[in-house]
This record gives sequence, C-alpha cells and structure tokens, in this order.
Amino acid sequence: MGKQMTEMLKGTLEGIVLAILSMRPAYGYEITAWLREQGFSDIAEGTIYALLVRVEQKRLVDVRKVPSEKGPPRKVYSLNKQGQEYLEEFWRTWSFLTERLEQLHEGGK
Amino acid sequence: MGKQMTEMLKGTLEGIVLAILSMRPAYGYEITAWLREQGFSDIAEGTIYALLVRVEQKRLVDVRKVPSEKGPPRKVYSLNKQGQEYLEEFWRTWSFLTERLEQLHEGGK
DNA sequence: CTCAGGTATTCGGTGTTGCTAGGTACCAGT
DNA sequence: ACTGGTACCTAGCAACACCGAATACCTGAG
Repeated sequence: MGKQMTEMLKGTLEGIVLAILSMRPAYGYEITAWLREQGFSDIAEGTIYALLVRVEQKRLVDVRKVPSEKGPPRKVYSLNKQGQEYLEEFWRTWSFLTERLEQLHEGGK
Repeated sequence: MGKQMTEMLKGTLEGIVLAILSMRPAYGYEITAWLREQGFSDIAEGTIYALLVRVEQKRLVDVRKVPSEKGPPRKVYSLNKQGQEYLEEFWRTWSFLTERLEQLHEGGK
C-alpha cells in the first residue's frame, strides 16, 4: 500500500489490534486475516505476532492456548483491565491527533 | 504526552509539517514553536530539524536562506510540486486509516 | 505413502523514525 | 563579561513494521 502507510501504522496498529480484542478474544492468524479483509492488504504476518508478544509482555492481554482442528494450537488473546485502560488512553491520543490533522486539512484548502 | 503519542507521530509528523508548509513557507524554529502552541508539548527541536533534512533530501521542499535580525540565518522551506503530490498521498493514506479506526471506535461501544 | 497446501506461530535481521542530550552560532540587554 | 532568546545541527538510542525463512499440525490428492 505504500511506504506512508507503513510508517503511519507505527503506534496505531497496536491500538487497532487492542480495539479488535476489546470486542472479542482472537488469535494472531485470525486477526491478520481480518485486517487483510479490511483493506490492510500488506500487513505482514510476522508483524501481528510480534505485536501480540509485546502487548502480552506489557500485561495488556490475557492468553490461553486453544487446540485447533486444523493446525497447531491457537493462542487466543483477550483484553484485560489494564489493556482497557491502555486502549482508552490510545483513543484519547488518537483523538488529539485527528483534531489537529483535521484542522490542518481544512486549513490547507 | 506519553509514549503512545511518540509512536503515533511516526509517519504523521512528516505529514503535519508538510501540511504546514503547504499553507505558507516556514523555518524549523518557527514550526517547532507553532507545534508546541498547538499542544504538541513535547516535540523535540532536533526532531523537526532532522525531519526537514529528510524531506529536503526527498526533494519535497525548496529551501532558501533568509537572514534573521535576531540570530543565525533561517532556512525557510516551501512545499514544491512533488511535495504537494506527496502530501495528497498522505491525506489519502490518513483518510483510509481514520475510516477504519472510526469503525473500530464505534464498534467498540 | 508421500507430498502439496492451508492453518498457526516464531525468529533474526533491516530500515525508518522520534527522542535524548548535547553542541555551535548570532545578537541584544544587563 | 554574561545571560538569554533565536536558530540550526549531530550522534547515539529505542521502538516499531517489514522481510524472509523456519517450524509444526492436519487433510486430501496423487
């Protein structure tokens, strides 16, 4: 999708994944597939797994192993209390950014 | 403002600066000051200068030295044709992201 | 039975980016 | 002479997304 997207995803991808997990528990492969459907066509598989490891280490999610019928066991992640707070903080930061950018976008016409 | 902002600025800060330059030519010190006024309280000075060097090397801006009454000469940057196209591409990428995130934000309530 | 192919996770190395923490230089007022 | 505001630059660091490859499990085609 272009280099701009790659850089823009830094910081927001984490929020996106946490937002997904806030709706329902999910595992890496599933999240990757969903993101691709949503148009994030070039999100690398490895990226999501690495991100999930990070949020786990930050204690923002709980994990449980669930056997799969079609492959190795899934690692199903769910957002915990701390993760919810972190996600709310993410939305605040995001809102701040969008407000400034919207102003700039309007002003630039 | 927090670590989330730092990561989120990666990729967007460049667009922000280019958007500013699309309205009027400006120099580094001025841009830094303006950003701080807008609430980007902890944007480091060095960050902006490094960013300006990068966009100059990418040929997105034109530069001219202008003597200052109060210090060393200013390097005034202005967006050129290529920079405008790049900025439009930035807005397209940004719009894509905001749409997805807005959906997620709504869905998460 | 073997082998391709979908499912599912992991890992090492790379490039880009913003931050830290300085430094240089010019000038005005005390 | 010295402080402080203006204005720019740099080297080293940490975080993050990407790339490419490897591993592991299972099913169905040949």
